[in-house]
Amino acid sequence: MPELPEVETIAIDLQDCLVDRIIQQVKVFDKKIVPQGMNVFSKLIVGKKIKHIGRRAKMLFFNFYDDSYLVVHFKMTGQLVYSSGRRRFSGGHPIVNIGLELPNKFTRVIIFFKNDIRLFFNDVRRFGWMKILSADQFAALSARSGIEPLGSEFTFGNFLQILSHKKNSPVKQAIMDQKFLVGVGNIYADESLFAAKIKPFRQADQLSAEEARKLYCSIKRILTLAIKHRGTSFSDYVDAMGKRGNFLSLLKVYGRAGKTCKICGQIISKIKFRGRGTHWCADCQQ
DNA sequence: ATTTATGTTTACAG
DNA sequence: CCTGTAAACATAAA
Repeated sequence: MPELPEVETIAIDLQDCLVDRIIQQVKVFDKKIVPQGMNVFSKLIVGKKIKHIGRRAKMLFFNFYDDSYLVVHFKMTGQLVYSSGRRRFSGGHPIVNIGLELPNKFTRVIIFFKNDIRLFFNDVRRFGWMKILSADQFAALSARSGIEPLGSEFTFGNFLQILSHKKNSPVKQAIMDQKFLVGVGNIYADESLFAAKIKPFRQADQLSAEEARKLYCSIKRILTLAIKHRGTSFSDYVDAMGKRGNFLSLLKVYGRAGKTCKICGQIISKIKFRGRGTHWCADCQQ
């Protein structure tokens, strides 16, 4: 679930709380999450002062004043919980029943700040990771990633180029390929294709110009709307400020197999396609 | 080069 | 008990 809108949301929230704060201490409970090793990681992170928190692709990054970076990838089940006294909020994967008990069995890393402010990285399946990168390493990582769909680089011309690069793939695979376009995962791929009224299985280079244009606009519109609603992962969580993101209720096809299409009443279809659940309306999508 | 399946890992539903 | 499924991505093989 942590796709672009979810990572963007937690980046915005953390930026408000943690900018100009200094990391006092770090505890790593699971070495797998920190591939650089606990000692190196700890040495590189402790004492760093946060200049800016942002997102690149589906990765969250903390840019420190010395220009190094903490980069966090949530993968499938990663979650960050900010905790300051009684105030808590989370981002990334929603883990129900964790409630107020922290740390818990899924807590892999804790980052400590002054005034009892802590950041818990929880991850059920342990695919996520945290790394400290130099400015150069971060730039290289960014260069290896595709175009940001909400950035100025994402022009219609560039989108057509992506479709032609991926010409023998189904269009769903084309828009999910992180080497070309970042941030779109399984949920927002299905939702964008529904919004554009295009079947996920269509060959990428077989879309008409009009269809490509519709898909291009739909991707941007859906992601922007999801950010506005603070992503899909937050339905179970209300933070201390009462903010409660809930894009879940706006999903039109994802997770709605067997239910009726909100547009035409047809039953929403679902099959496993290229290893992942794919949802669509057989009437609305051509 | 692109495209596809597989491995990573754990919890949960049925 | 078992089987299938889940939000991501690197990697290998075709």
